Amino acid sequence: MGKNSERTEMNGTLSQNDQVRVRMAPSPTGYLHIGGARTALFNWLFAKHHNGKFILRIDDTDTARSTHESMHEIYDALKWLGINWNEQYVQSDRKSIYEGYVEQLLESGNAYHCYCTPEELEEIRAQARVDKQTRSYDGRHRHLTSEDVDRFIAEGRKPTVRIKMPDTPILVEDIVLGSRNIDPETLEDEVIVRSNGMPNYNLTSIIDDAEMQITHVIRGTEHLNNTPKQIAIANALGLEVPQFAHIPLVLDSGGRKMSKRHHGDLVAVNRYREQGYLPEAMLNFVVRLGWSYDDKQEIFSVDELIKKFDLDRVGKSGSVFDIKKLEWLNSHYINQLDVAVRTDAVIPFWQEEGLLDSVEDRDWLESIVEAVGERLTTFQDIVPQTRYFFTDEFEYESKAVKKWWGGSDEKKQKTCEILTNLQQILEEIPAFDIETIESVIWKYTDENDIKRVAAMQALRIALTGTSFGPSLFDIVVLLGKDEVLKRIPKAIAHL
RNA sequence: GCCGCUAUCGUCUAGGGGUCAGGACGGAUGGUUCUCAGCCAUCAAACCGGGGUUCGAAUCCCCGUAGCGGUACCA
Repeated sequence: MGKNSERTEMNGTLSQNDQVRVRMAPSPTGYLHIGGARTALFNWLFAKHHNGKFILRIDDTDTARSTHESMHEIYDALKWLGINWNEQYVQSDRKSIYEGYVEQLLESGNAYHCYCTPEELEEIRAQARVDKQTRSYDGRHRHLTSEDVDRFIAEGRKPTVRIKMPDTPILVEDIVLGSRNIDPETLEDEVIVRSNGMPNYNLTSIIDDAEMQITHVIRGTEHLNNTPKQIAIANALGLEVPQFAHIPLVLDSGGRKMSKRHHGDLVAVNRYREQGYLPEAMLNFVVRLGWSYDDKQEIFSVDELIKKFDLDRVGKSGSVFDIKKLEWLNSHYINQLDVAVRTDAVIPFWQEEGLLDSVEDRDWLESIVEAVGERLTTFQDIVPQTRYFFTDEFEYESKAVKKWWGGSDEKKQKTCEILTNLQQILEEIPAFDIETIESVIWKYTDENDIKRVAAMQALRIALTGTSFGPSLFDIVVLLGKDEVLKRIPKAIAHL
């Protein structure tokens, strides 16, 4: 009802026995980025929701920029996210298929060879701009005489193939954006085959969509302008046109499209994996960029998403990538994990940092993770949070020192006294467990009229170098008596 | 320049002729506490502008404005 009636109607044209087939068609020119992950997710969820198929198609017609390596990076990233595919194609394997269609287009007169050089084209573009024209290429090689052709060939020019754009309006129906007629005057004869013989995106994409019986093309709005061109090609070929759904862009905090080019690592899905983000968090975060369910739910499991996701609740405007929200979701999902799983996840980060080489003392490690509790935003956070458990080679944070150890000589004196007393108390303690330590320390502070926080923070800095972290009693026990009795004098000496 | 798309708190969004315009992230304040985080409570914060239509407009219609996307022998 209301706002989305148009869409649901169009969605309703899908008949019961038509199986949904969607695809994600990345070009392997780098890692999978956030926008790509969202496109993949929307497609995948749509397929799952409608019990259809999700197809991965590698659009590598740009041979100069495509790499095998990045193809595998994309596979890895999708697998990590848990987005699996039913079928897989690589366009470079399908060149002969496209050639057949090009032949057909040429024969039917819907396409023609264009011998313009890049320099000429450049000129045409510049001129069109000063003339305030919509189109730049004017179809000048639509009707070449054989003498013209011979001359160009003699000059050594290699032709491209261009599609003849129709002179009637093209109806573009979009499930998200609605329908509109595109004025043919705004369309120009696109290059569909390069002069090196490689077919172009607009050609291969729509051919494969038809060949693979794609029912819905769900992709970013940066492709909106390509849609009428692709429809024109499909029409010329008599191919069936899929339904389109253009989803809004993922933007940076300045409101610009997120891209590898401008944002580098920040948009790489793999980077988030490396930093200790959970795929569940990533999925949950990314799905809410442009899609919402109602006014109350923020946390969605994958199963819920499959159940609830549909195109009718996809918005039309771009969404800003807000890392704070991702962090919130990530800590939420980390906290759902039990200690053993969290420990497994965190061990590689300790190892990578050189803090840990063997995991013999598994119980101790789990106790550390337990003590850290809900303080992890990412698994990587384990390192700054727990470094001091593994080494006494840490700095005493200057800010903490200033605040809790003493900006003045007098305060230093006091801190020194407290630490000396604590050292003695802990040395003589009957049992080294949380309860005993707590009671002994509280007894000391209360009887000597020392603020608990002052004594605790002094000790905390002595043992960890920082003023924040897990319960100090946990830390003391986990460090062990020997280590604690070694670190206090060291701190006193530093004072 | 040209073509196109979009417009609700800082951000993600709900709502879509009558609502105190709701929620979440982030922010602020207070409480709990040995610190931090967490948790609890409280608070600030939005309908791009101008005209219509209407008893009534964030919502419908015009007109602006702004932002973004595309403008390749990239995808």
